[in-house]
Amino acid sequence: MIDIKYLLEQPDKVTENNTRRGKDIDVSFAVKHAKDRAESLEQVQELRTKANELSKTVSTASAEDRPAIIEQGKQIKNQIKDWEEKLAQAESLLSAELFKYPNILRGDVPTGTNGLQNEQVRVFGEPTKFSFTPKDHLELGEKLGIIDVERASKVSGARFVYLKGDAVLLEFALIQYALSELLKEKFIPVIPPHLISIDSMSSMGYLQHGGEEEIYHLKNDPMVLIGTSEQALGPMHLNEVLDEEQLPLRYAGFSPCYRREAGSYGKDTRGILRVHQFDKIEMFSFTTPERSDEEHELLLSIEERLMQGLGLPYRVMKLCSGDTGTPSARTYDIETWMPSQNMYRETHSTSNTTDFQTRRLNIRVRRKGKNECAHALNGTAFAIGRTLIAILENYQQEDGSIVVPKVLQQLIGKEKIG
RNA sequence: GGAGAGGUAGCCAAGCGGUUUACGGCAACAGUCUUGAAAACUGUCAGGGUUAAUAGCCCUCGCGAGUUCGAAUCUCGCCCUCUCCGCCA
Repeated sequence: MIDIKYLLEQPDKVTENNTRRGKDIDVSFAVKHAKDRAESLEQVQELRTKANELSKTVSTASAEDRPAIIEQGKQIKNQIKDWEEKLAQAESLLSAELFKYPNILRGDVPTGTNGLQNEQVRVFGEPTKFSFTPKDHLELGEKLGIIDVERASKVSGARFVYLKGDAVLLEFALIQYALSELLKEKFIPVIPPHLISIDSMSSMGYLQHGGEEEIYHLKNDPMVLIGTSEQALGPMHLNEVLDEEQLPLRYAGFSPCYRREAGSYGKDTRGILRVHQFDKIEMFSFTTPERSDEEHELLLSIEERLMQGLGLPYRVMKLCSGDTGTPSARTYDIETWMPSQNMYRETHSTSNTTDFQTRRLNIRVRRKGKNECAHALNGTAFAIGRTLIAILENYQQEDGSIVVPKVLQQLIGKEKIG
């Protein structure tokens, strides 16, 4: 949620921001509701002052005066009730209106309407060249007996997978590799709950903006399955005031990610690029407002370091205004070369959500004058499934075997799979 | 799942319809004293809102409704924690 004060002070800036994101929102509604709210609030407060003063006189008043005072108190009470109703109404209208507002973009985010206008920041390596016709990850994985989607569809349905044998060893090696790098940067490893309350999910803003469809709900409990560990890491510090000295506070969350993938029928149906469940190591940071951009660059640099360590070719994209997600003020994606598709595909994403999530979560930084909202950032360390695809396809040999990236060789105890 | 106890500020803890602006203690911070430290003493010591304001005023005693002129205190609902029983890795 954006700052109401900012909206009232700079309505034009907010409109401009919405327009850049392709959202046509008339700010005058929110401004009006905000003003109504302020007026009702003032009335309620004044009446309460009166009521408080009056009720103090009751106990010392004489027996004759008392009934009149009590009668007067009753009247004020009714007036308060009326104004409180108006206040509640203005507040609910205002917050419903503000839910539509995306985060305020950082100044350096390029303007654009869709992914085609994303800005290429840099490229690492070159698309892998083969002296033979490369196979895709599914064909490779099935032949090696490490990816089984056929049986998974029998057991669970489409978009599920059994990872077996060396694929599992690869996953654990990737986790180990990522954690060892993240520990150097003072990340605290966390295994969060995979089920969180609907309230928590809502507080992270994932149930708004049509996000509801993407999430698995439970039938008998008011809980949902997380789509990323970020959803469980954010609410960890709900309603807390963080000391400035403990910032940046960095978590490395490891969890499965459950996604319904509604609306993506017929898209990326082959293999394990888009599945309902995959494991991921996610970076999540809380910082002071003035340090969040620096932190964002750090998260990106860690992602790149991890990929460079694996020797996979990738490019870094800065998403344009129209492609940046609602809670984000700036997002970088890392797209990794996928030989079977002859193109770069998203494997990592890192966002500075500034105070958009922390405002609703009420997570603040203790400051001398006034405490203010902390900033929150997230970034992918490894989405295991897609990283496996990239390794299998880029490191495949003509005979269908896979050379293991150097940094993982010792961790899985072999130089070659198959 | 069954039975009981309890949630008050960073922590402990009193209050159980109206001088409570939430007693008191610990911790923390600042100061006095001291060569320095400890001790002692003095002061500061929850958030949020409103505001030019660190002035006033309003709200918050787990959360939400209600009763009352007035609720931490009474009523109802919900959440959470602890103990015992059952089940269980």
